[in-house]
Amino acid sequence: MHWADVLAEEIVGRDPEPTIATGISPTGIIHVGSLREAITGESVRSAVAELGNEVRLVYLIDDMDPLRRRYDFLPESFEEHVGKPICMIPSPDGGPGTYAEHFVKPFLDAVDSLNVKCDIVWTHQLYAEGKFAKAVDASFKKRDLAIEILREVTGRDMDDNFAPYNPLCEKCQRYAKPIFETYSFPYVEYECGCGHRGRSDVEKMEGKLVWRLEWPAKWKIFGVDAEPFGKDHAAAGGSFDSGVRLVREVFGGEPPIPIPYEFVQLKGVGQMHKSTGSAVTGMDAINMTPPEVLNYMFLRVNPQRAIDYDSGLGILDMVDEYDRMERLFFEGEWAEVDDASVRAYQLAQHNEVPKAQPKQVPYRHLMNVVQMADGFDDALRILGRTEDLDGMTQADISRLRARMRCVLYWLDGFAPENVKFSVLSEAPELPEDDPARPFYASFAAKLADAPWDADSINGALIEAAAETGIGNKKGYQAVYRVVIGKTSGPRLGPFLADMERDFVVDRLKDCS
RNA sequence: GGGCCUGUAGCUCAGCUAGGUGGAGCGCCUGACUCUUAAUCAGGUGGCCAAGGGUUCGAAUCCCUUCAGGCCCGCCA
Repeated sequence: MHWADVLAEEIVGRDPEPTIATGISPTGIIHVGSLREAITGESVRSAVAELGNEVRLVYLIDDMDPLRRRYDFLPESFEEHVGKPICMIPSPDGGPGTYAEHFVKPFLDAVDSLNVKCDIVWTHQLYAEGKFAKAVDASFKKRDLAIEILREVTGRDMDDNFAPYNPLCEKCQRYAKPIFETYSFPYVEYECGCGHRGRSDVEKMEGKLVWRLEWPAKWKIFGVDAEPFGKDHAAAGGSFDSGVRLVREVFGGEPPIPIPYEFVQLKGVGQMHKSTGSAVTGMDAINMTPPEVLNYMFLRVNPQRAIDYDSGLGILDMVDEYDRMERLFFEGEWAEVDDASVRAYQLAQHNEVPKAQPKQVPYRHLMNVVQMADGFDDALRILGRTEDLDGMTQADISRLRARMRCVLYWLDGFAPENVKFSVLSEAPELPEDDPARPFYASFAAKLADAPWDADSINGALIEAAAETGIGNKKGYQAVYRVVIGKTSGPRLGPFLADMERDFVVDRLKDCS
């Protein structure tokens, strides 16, 4: 059984109408680990839904988190914003949105393109609506207990002045220290490092629980039954451990079923990306991996297994594997060893598998066609020469379009050189006495009236190579040389068949 | 120092919960297709299941130890 189904049963056993939560802290540039979290949550959601249960996936955006420091990618002017909540800082690109909106945007786009079905909740709104008020109240009233729990769980020396809640200074917009004696629900006075003294209302967006308490407070607020999180939180004495006790003893709730997941390692197997100059980023992974395949990649292995994202040729294998599972699924028969992977295929579309098998174009073929074509329509035209494209649905076309975009992005920044080529717009200049000239002439003549298919083209080449004594190997190389300027390339017969006959014949004649 | 996870074919991974002659894909090799490297098909090669010990009639699977790798243990989310 697939792990998502195992979890789904466990979750439903606990609550027939469960809530699954997950979240992100958009303080910086998105990474694929965050995506794994979203996809893991979504897969469990859809597995629960398939059992026939009502289920909700809540996606929390922690935009009340303060900007911890000025990261390297931020302008120096952002020094002044350090310490402020990221929902109150302007976007670094000068746009209209906030800092948090700026960094979460690509992520929400990705979540959207991956078709994750979740309720997006901005943490600052929860504060603004007073949703945290009870938890803040409990934190103040049971502060000693909270400190004791943190002391026991983390083994740290806890300051008796530990503040579970930090008011937001109305003057400088940074988090300040509360003055405990002044607390009287819903108000607490504070003294800020900037010298300002004021009063904040815990029912408004005027302060924030610290992470270790905010997390369990959310479990209580939403009645969270299960939550995926990175294994950093899962360490002994980590925030999950302390959260378990805090939610029970301070907030009077129950912790969720934990779904710890391993991190994703990005290995730039191919060349480094031009624009970033460094290894693969999360956005790169999203841009070069078809969304359904990215889903599949996370779902095919257990969450606790680390994933090495292979941005080289491995990505082609991953797409091929996905397509193979798709075929198996529609054939309705597969080996036991593929059980989990076929199920992962279904979950990768959130259990909304198309009724009929989508049109598949082999990804490696697509890779070649994209390099020959000038845009999507042209690529379709080329594909149409060798593939039967009749009966393509709207969904088929948009999938093809998305995949081509991914291939292009991959070719542009990550593909190994030996799979890249471009068709030369003009014939290269060859020496007068180039030994291949007679071969080009012979091959051109044969192609002029041969049937235009891969086999015939190839046959013509063999004949021409034999007649002119150049030999097969050199014959092939000679053709690659004048078409793409390399000595190797895609399988030649099918490759030339994808092109216009006149173009090929003219090119060969030009070189003869 | 403490914790969690991982270690099965060259590579990516199933199989372990409920022990019963080790699997898949890719790669590789061979063959077919008048033919090739990168879209086809068929067949084949391939592993002391990290190491050692224990339990058992029987262990990849359960227990213990060791080794290797990854990650985490900051009022940081």
